[in-house]
This record gives sequence, C-alpha cells and structure tokens, in this order.
Amino acid sequence: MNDRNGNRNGTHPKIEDVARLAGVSTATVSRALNATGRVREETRLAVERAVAELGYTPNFGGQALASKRTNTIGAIIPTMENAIFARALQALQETLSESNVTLLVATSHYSPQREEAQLRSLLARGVDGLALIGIYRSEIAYRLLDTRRVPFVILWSDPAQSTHVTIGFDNQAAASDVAERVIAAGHRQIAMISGIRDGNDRAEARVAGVAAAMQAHGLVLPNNWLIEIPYTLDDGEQAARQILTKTPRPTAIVCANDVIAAGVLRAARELDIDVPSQLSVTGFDDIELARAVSPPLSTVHVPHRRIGSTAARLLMDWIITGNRPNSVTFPTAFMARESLQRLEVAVT
Amino acid sequence: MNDRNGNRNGTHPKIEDVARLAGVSTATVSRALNATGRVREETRLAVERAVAELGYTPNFGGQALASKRTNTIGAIIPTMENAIFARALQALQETLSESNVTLLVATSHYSPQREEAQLRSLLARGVDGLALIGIYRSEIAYRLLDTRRVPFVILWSDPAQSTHVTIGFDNQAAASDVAERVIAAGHRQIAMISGIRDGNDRAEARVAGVAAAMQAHGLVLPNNWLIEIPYTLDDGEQAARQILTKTPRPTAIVCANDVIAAGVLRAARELDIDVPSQLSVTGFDDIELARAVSPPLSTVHVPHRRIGSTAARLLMDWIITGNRPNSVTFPTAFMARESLQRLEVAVT
DNA sequence: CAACAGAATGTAAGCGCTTACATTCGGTTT
DNA sequence: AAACCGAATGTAAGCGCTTACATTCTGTTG
Repeated sequence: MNDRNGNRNGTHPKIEDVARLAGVSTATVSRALNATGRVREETRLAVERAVAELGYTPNFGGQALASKRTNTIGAIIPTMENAIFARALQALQETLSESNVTLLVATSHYSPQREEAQLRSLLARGVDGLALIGIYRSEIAYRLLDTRRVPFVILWSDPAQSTHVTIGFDNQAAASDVAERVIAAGHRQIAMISGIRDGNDRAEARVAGVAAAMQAHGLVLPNNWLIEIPYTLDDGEQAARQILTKTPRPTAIVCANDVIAAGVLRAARELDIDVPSQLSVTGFDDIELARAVSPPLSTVHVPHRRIGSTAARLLMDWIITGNRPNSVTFPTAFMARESLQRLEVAVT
Repeated sequence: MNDRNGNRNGTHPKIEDVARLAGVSTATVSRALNATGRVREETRLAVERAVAELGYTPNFGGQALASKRTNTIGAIIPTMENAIFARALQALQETLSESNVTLLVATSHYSPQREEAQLRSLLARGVDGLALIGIYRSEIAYRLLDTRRVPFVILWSDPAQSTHVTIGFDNQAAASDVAERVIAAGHRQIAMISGIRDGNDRAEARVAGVAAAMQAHGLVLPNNWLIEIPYTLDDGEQAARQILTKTPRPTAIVCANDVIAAGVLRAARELDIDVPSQLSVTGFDDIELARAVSPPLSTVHVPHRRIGSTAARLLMDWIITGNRPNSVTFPTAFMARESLQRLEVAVT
C-alpha cells in the first residue's frame, strides 16, 4: 500500500504524509505552510521539498473545518451581462486574487427573491464576506446576513442613504446634473427612459434626480414621457420609438444607462431623426459602448472598476481586522460628447 | 450555556443541536436534510421544524470534509469584461444554480501563467469540476488537472482539435466563411485585424481560416494588412487607422471580433471613410454591440449562452454519473448586415 | 403467534486540518 | 555547572459532518 517514501498510492497525500516524509509533525507542516508561528528555515525547506515530492495540496474541507475560514468571498449581482457589473466584478476578483481569496459569483436578475435564494446558497457555502448590489432587499435577507455575522458591503448605492457599509455614489445628484446640463443646453421638452424602479434604488434615484432638476426649472416630466423598461438595447429602442412617433416630440431624451441610450440612437436612426441636431440623448455609466456608437454618448462616468477593487479591499480589511470599515463615496463626472447638443431651434 | 431547547447561545447551531431538538440522531438529521436514505415523513418534518427553529445551516467545511464534495465548480476565463465570456458565464451560473451548485470565477487575462495560478487556487478550493477557455495551456496545468482527476470542460475551441471534452465550434471554418462572403461581395483588397494569437487557439484559427479562404481565391493577406492586437475598441481603432491611412487602402477589413470591428468603424468615421460604401467591415461574435453601432456589423453569430449552459449540464452529468460526456460542436451563422457591402467600384 | 423481512433509526468511526498546550532544544546568564 | 529562557517542535483534541454497520421497529407470512 505504501511505497518506500510512505506515499500511499491512489489517494491524495495528506498533511500526515508530508509530515512523515519531512520528518516533522503535522503541526509543523501546517505552520510552515501557512506561515503561522515560527519555523526554522531549514525545517521549512524540508517541508517544502516533501510537499513538492508528494504533490500535496491541502484539503479544502479539512482546512475550512479546522480554521473556520474559507478564503472565499461571494458576490451577488443582477447580471454579468451588464458591462458595469462585469467590470466591477472583474476588478473585485483581481484584487481578491492578490490576497489569495477566490470569488463565488451569483446573479439575481434584479429579483429580490432570487437574490435571497442566492444569498442563502452563498452563506451555506461558508463565504467569509459578501458584496451585494443596492440597498433594497427583504428584511429576511438582512436578518440572514445579521445572524451569520458575515461582513458584507453594498455597492452602487449612495452611502448617505444606507446604514450599512456601502461603496457607491450619489445617483440622484448625478442624474440631476445630467438634467441640468440638458436644460442648460436649452431643452425644455425632455423625456426620460428609466430602468425598472421597483426594488432598485439606483433607478429610483436617477428618476428622482432628473425630476428634481426639471422641477427646479419649472419643467415637468409628463407621465407618457417617462417610460420604465429593462436595461436592454431592444427595450430602449422600443421605448424611444413609442416616444418619438408621437406629437409633440421631446427634443431630448435622458436615459438611465448607456445601453438604453444606444437603443434610443438606433430608434432615432431608423426614424430618420438626426442625433444630435433633432434630438439630444444622454446615457449613464460611460461604458465602452458609449464611445462606440455614433454619435458618441454624453453620459455620466462611473468608476466601476474602482467600486469593485475598493469593495475587495474593504472586505478583506474587515475580515482580517474584524473592524467594520467606513463607506466610500465616489465622485462621478459628466462626459460631454456629441449626443447632447445645444438646442438651436427657437421655441416660443 | 444551553437554554431550555438545548440551544447553545452565541455559536451557530450544529447538526447535533438539531438532532437533540428533533429527538433523533445526527444521522437521521443528515439523511432528512440531504434526502439520502429513507426517513419517515413525520421524522423529516420534525427535523425541518428543528432546523427552522434553530436557524440551522450546515457547516460547509464539515460537509465538504465528510462528503468529499463541495458542490462548487470553477471557471477560468480571460476576462469578464469581454461580453462573450460574461454571457457564457451568466448562463453557466444560472444552470448550475438549478442544481444548487455555486460558481467560483477566476480570470487569466489571456495569460497562461495567470491561468495556471488560478487553476491551482481553484483546485485548492476543492472545486468538483472546472470550465476552461481554449485548448492551449502548459503541460503542468494539464497534469495538475489530471492528477486531481477533476472533471473539466474546455469552451470555445473546436472539439475536433481537442482530446478533452470540449464545447465549442469550428473557429477556422467560421472565419473562412466570413472571408468567402467578403470575397463573394467582390472585395480583393482585404485586411485583417486579429486578436493576439500567441496562446490563443481561437485567434489563431480565425486568422488561418481567413488566410485559407483568401488563398483559395488566389488572394494573399500581406503582412502589413494583418495586425494583431488585444481585443479592445481603442486598439481596434488604432490598428484601423494604421491600415486606412496608408495607400493602397483595403476595401474591406475582417476583424477577429465585434469589439475590434466597432473600433474600425470609429476610425473610419473619424477618417471620413464611409462604411460600407468605401469600406466594408466584418466582426465576429454577434454581441449586442454589433447591432448598436452604425452601420450594424456583419458578423458571425456564436451561441455564447448555449456554450455556457451546455458546459454546466455536461459537468454536472460527469460529476454525478462519473462518466465522461462527449464533446459538443455548435453551428455558427453568418449574420449579414450593412457593414459588408458589395464592392461597386470596378477594379481592373 | 413465532419468525422474519424490510424500513427506520442509532452508533460511532472517520474525513484532513489547525492550534492550545506541553515538551524539548540550544544557547545565556549567573 | 546549574538555572533559566525563548525558540522550535510535538501531542492530541477537536472542528461539524457523512455513512457503514448495527440495532430496533413494524407489519407480514406461514
């Protein structure tokens, strides 16, 4: 069963095998491998040699069970198909990987029920920490998080609106800023295509921001000029069609994100409405798409990658030190591009 | 320390606590919870009640250690920022989630070294299965996979080129088809912007496909008309600039993916070269971007989501039954859109 | 009604690792 | 040379779960 080195063939070597081959105890092997506790350099090398010879890798279950840590953090996002989340997740993963922590990913499709289910699943997987999107979720979900005492951060929302550790920006202010600029460009007939607000604080805040800015200028956002749709190109195109084929027609459409705005551009193109001379369009997010379409979109730059990497850093910090970190608010920036133009036509 | 129900306060309840409260043994609790072995309905309910009352969730480490399964599968992709991988990953995750399996995600940035590092990390995390992109990786990586006996599937490559279980399509044939169509449209001066071929069999195959089709028609792909760049919009734009600002100028540019093609469109726009009347452009992948840009891109439709969901299904099958499944080859389809146009100018 | 079979449950031995505590080792100090 | 001390290492007790095997029920059969 055992060869001359003490290798049990067939099964994977365990720490005991390494210990035997290196001529030390399992405790020393563990200490040498995890750099916890002092080990003479010479011993460390012997252990390393044994590990290499046997091709040993620690068993995850054993390690997790004994140490009560999985070196795994989980993220639940609406969908990876939205570039903003993909970017943040990418940065999150890269940063975690520097600490030798792996990332469990789950998606909710913007559904609180699915998020809760995924949350249970990740908690059962023993994640050491969690990254979640937005502040809206069921009491149950928050309670789950609370009783498990798992460090978690909330991304994308405005820290000012949240009692938890959150890494995001002021969606409402950013949206207000967009509207202000559209208004400053002379537009008065302004429509908005929003994401689904139900259960989505960011979508809600963006509409609120636009509405507030308009109101401040004595303008109103009529009901039929505020359309709520899923964040897809096709939905954006369709919504734009609905707005643009009726009279009167807005001179500008403010969109809740770049994908929707790209859909609006496509609708305009097909309806032979020139952007920006006949219609101004703004997006939100500043993803690659914003500069790929023609004309390039005026939009709000959001530091997606920094949100992700900051999340990783705060979480690791929290997990290691045990101290809850402070929230982080990022600034956003309006990116003026061709899709928004000063209104030339005199409107009485 | 224990309250009247036997709840030890502070710490999380364990299976023993549930057993005590339900008045059964830990074995029965385990059987009831995992639906393994027969348990009287009445007993099952008692266990469920105890679980609910205590808010019990199984400890992951203990479970993994005892059962030798983690219900976790890993995926290593180049980057989530490329929509094709994000889409496949999304589908993979969704499908896995139906089997109550969670997904560990790691990224390699197209670097074999990083892939190997991530592979080690995921193997150490005890994944039950793995999804990898492409067939090129170090001997060491393959050996690692082999000695661990972890089921793994390869995505995106051509199953015909691989000895492992792979889920993909014939990249070379698809690329040849594109070139054929460009040639059939009358183009003779054709340039190609490729992805980095080193370590990437798909990029390699696509160039080979285009070159083969051209050769079959007595055409050559001159060195200065074949540019290799990373898959980004900016790189695509820059490469296109390089090609388009010299004389002679190609009448068509075949791109290795849609993102690069979008970059070419942007370069053309800035150089005042009309697409498609003065320049035809083709992409590859058929991501949303292809229909967002103007003119919409002629491209190759690849069933990204199906690749992902199929990967999940095959992996689960393999893990559960222990039988290695067969590879799957998907068909691709050329999507004729405006960016490719018949060459009108008579070229002698 | 005894004998028996299958269903339901219990007992207890690990799974492979970490870590508190105990022990040994090799100088230093007195 | 005895006493002492910190560094290095060893011992062994869990961590919480699954599961092979043993035992106890329960209903059926001859």
